[in-house]
Amino acid sequence: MDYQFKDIEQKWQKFWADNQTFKADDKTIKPKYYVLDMFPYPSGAGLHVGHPLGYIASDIFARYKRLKGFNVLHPMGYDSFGLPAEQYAIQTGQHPAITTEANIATYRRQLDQIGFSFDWSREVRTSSPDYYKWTQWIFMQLFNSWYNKDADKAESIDKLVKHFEQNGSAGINAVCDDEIQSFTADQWKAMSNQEQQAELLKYRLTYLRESTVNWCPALGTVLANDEVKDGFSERGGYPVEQKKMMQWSMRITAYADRLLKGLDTIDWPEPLKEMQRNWIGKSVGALVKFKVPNLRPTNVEDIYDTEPTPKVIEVFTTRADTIFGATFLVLAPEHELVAGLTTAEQKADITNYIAQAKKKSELERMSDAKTVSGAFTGSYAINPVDGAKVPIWIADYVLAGYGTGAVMAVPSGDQRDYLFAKHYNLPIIQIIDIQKIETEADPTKEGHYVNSGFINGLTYKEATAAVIAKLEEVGAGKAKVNFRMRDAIFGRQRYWGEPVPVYFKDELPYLIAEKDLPLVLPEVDKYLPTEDGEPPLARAKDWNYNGYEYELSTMPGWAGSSWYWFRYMDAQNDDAFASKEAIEYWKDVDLYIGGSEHATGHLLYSRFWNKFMKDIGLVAVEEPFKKLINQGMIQGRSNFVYRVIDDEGRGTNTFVSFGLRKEYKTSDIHVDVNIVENDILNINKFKAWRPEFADAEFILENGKYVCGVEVEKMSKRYYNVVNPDDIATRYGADTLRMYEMFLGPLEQSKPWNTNGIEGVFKFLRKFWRLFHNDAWEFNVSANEPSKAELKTLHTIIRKVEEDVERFSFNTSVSSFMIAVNELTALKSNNKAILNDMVIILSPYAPHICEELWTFLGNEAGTLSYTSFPKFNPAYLVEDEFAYPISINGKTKLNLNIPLSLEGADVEAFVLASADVQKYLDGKTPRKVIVVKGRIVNMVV
RNA sequence: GCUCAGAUGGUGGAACUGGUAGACACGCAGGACUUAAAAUCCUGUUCCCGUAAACGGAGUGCGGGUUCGAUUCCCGCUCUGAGUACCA
Repeated sequence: MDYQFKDIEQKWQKFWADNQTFKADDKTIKPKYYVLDMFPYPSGAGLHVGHPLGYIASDIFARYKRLKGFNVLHPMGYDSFGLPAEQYAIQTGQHPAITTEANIATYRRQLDQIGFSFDWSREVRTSSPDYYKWTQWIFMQLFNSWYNKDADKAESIDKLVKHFEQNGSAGINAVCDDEIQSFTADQWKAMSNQEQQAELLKYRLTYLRESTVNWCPALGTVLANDEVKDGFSERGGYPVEQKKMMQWSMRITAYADRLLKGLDTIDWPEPLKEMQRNWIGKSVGALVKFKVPNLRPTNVEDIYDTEPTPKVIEVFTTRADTIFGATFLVLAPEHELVAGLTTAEQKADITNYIAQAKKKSELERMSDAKTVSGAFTGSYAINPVDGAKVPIWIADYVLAGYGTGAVMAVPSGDQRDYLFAKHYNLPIIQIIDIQKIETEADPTKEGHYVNSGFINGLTYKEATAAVIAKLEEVGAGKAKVNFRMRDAIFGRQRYWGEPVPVYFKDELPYLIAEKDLPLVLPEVDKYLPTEDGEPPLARAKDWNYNGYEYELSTMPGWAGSSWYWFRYMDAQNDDAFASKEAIEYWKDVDLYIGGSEHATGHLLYSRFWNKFMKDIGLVAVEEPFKKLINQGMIQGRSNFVYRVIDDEGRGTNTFVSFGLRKEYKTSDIHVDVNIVENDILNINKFKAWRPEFADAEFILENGKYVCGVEVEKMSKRYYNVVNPDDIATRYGADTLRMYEMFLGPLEQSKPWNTNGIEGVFKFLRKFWRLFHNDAWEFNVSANEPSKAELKTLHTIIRKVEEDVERFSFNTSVSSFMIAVNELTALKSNNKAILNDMVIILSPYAPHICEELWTFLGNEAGTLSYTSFPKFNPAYLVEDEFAYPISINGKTKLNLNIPLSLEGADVEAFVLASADVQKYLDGKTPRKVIVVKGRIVNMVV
């Protein structure tokens, strides 16, 4: 029979499901290998052709590893809490669980049809109470922990309480809030329970505090920094504003240094690591205290007089060595000391400026970056190293959220300070001998210091050390490491997320009892905030904890995805998020494939939770994902038709082919890519596409209508969405799998283009034909394989091994084509050869291979766990090589030379050749380079 | 602006440590089979010169360099894509 992919694929998909072929074993002597895909959010649109790219690659790898004798864990699940289902619920009143369930069913159908070897018995859904019970449980562990800087790890909060009881707050070195109290053991014991709890909250790894958040009014919720792009929400593109709110946060900053260091231990793409490094934003520098003498006139009636004059302004700098060039200080307009620093004369200026800065949105402020603006407070500070009096300004180029919200401005070395100094006529002092500061700041670290007191003549390294030593000596500063990363906001004022397992008593949060988990999402009448602006959960009737009010916000999208790889290890466990044995056996993810868009969100939070869970002894290793590959984005490839515009500028019903469009006035119209093949428009389908095109006329070239092409995002509105279902129906899953790999390197982004898919389909048919005679009857021979057949086989064995190990799946597909072309040319139908070919190809095209595997007399279902053929280099040994002979680096001819000959003999052989002499034209080569088995080059 | 990745035929791409550039596939052209079409098969296909072959010349974004030899290494530049952006 000819290759009937439809029957074959349905048959084997059913077989795998019925027999649980890919169920991973938890008890085995085989080495483990964990292959993970980033699980999808099940959206209403279903999978498009870009989604499976990574899944296919990981599936090939998983199947390959099984053949190599590994016990492979290759699971799939759904990140099923999320905004779209909730937005849909708000519009339609339909419970998001119902929408989500339906979407998951679609995803499952689509995934099944591609023939993935997932172990579905381990499926997880983050929105299922069985799952989020453990997300809540992990939240509780974070709540019950604090970060001990001395031990450099998280520890139980009980241990901290014990310390407070015995020693008070002395000797505690914690990552905590700024405004912690100092107390003795007796003072601690004298505190009320409420006071103690309030104090402990400042240490917990998940904690409640008033913070400035990204508030998105349109979505009615708070967003994390990585969910905001250019002042708009990443999902939906709604404006985002800054707002102060009481919020749950995660003390991820405690792990900043470990998150940074850990990057050196994992095999991830360099750009991804770089993004995380930038996001963490470590900078090594110094805190410097500038004293402010009380210079303010006391006899002026001024509201600012009610503010005490601040004694000290603290700044953060990475260039302590430039302190002698600091000619003014700049504070963020929001800085808390501004009011106290402002003199009566400057009050109007300052109030004006602050009002102006407040009005500016985040976006305006960014686009305004080039404009210099600021205001003088009227006060002065004293430079701690030389006693110089420097003016204190405010300006919005200094951010309240970074460092101390204040900088010492060194205009000679910093371009922003330079522009500011020029604009307001402030002094600019050269501090390094080779510094060039006529037209712009020069941030050089080369040269020797001048105009710099006790560091004159020193180099950068010496000067930095000397300045910090001096600052420490006079108590005016110290070395300090600063991070750009902020603690992560961990709450959303939304319905469709994990409830936070917390209730409130006397305005303080307490965990619910562990036995009461999961805290199930209650029913509500509407999915909107209440009239007085409380989150949707406030609508739940009789929803309380023994009469106490629950936390009303839910967890953010990244909560459930920050630990899900552990759940796959032991997905059905009711007693733990995963058993000790399962965690000990599976440990971590060996290969993780997914998009780079999760660089500073999911991937960072996952590493954070993993480290925390390691600290408190829940998991075995420090990093969750040993090796990570980013698959490229599949972009859309849009097609266009060109409508002719008449003299009055109106669109006609005539369409001109791409090549002739310049001869007319035209407007281009997106046309559905599914009615275009190889850029040729199917005219009948076009007429049927939309009623207004039913009578369309065409100006053709060579009898065809050629469409224009452009690469854009894959999106419904460009009519360029290609659905895997259509491809699978038309060509089958095996062709889809191989074609997605054939498209190019996995990591590279590329437009989806079905132009080459026929070639892959033809290849599978050719492969099928190797096993059949001209009448399509199964026909293989049991003869001894020939030397040529063995050479083809072993070439492909080696090639596939090398390619899979380096994730170069596109080149293997080409190599399979070459192998099949060679075997076809050899008229080979050798059973032994074909049996091995089936195994090698099976990770890529599993259905066709399963079918042929049984044809060859093997037991159904054994293919997935058989052994990958062993490569034998003996079959590739040649006794001759066609040396390229080149003259001055240009190849002139090929010459067959025995490989037994060594350098000098090869040279003699070449020079003896009449063909070579013809090229030499009687001349004697000056030099002959022979690289054995590679090339001969003659210099004439 | 900064950081990173990339640029190879008409198209997707290959060339793994400096050693025959363009594998494999698409497309295109020609041919076979067919009443015809589809399917299938065969041949050709980097560009220039040429009816064709032989021969010759150019050629991996651009300009230089190292080398017997460079898509590969070094220096400078252009363009494209991604990330990030007053981070002191």
